[in-house]
Amino acid sequence: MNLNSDNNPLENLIAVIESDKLAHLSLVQTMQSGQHFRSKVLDDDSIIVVNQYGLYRMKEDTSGLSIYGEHLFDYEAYFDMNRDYEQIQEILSRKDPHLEAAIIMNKGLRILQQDPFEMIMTFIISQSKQISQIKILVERLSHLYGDAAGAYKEVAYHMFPTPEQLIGVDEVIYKALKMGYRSRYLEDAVKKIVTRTVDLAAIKSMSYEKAKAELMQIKGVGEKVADCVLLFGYGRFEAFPVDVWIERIIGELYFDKKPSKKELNDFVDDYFGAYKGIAQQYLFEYARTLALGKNKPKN
DNA sequence: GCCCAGGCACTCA
DNA sequence: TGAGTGCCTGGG
Repeated sequence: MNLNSDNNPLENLIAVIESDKLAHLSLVQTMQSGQHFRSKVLDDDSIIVVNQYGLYRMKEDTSGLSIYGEHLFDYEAYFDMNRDYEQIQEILSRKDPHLEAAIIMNKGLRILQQDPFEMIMTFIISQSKQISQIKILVERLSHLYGDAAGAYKEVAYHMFPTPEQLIGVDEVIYKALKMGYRSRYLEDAVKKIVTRTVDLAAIKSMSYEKAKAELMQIKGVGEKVADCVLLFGYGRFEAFPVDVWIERIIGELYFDKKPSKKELNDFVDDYFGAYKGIAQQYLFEYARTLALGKNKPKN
């Protein structure tokens, strides 16, 4: 492996997204939201990203967003650039001042289109974990079982492993890797996906309800994880992942009391409509920034 | 030492 | 349908 930065592919400019296209695309806002765990900010503010296509270095400045790497990849698909975020933001902003403020603060936040298998494993791992810990565990799994993706500044990076690469990994091994009680879930996920008990390709053409039920056949995949997979792995904006934070925020902003599960779901369907998924991300980041929902409701 | 973290499975009413 | 509890592990 060539660690000489002069010849390093991550010094090789492969694409520039012009600044006039960046009104609704911020690399930092997108990469640092909780949909993505495989990027690293360097001292010069460029960001190393490992995604389903390979290893890249990206940097945003006044001239635009520059992408460095060995091969060009479909960054338009990855950054969801064919969706009209401006229109979505306009529609959602009109709903209420909270949502409007949330959007102003996160104007460049987009939903990345990532690999479904990676999303399944990552969000199983994420249960009761903080982002920093999720990153460490995902990194560990990739280093041990994924293909080498390259190196930069003497740090090696690896692709997220494929289901086939994880076939022999059982619960005992996952436990040794500190995956805790999620270990049997991870083993079950790989088994069901390799045997097509859960068909990841077929999910693309299923209805939202059917796709969700398909994913929830995997042990350890409940409503929240399934919705994250559908949103970040399949671009399904009907998915609205409800975690403890979102539950508290929605309760705080739109209800006087803690809503029941049904009340919350009915409200979300009705209020955010077809853009539930992205609305969830705006609200989540908004609440995280303002530390809303920090106090647990007393019911 | 204790509590909690961006859930889920399981049990019980 | 909802409330309660255990589960691995690491950090504050």
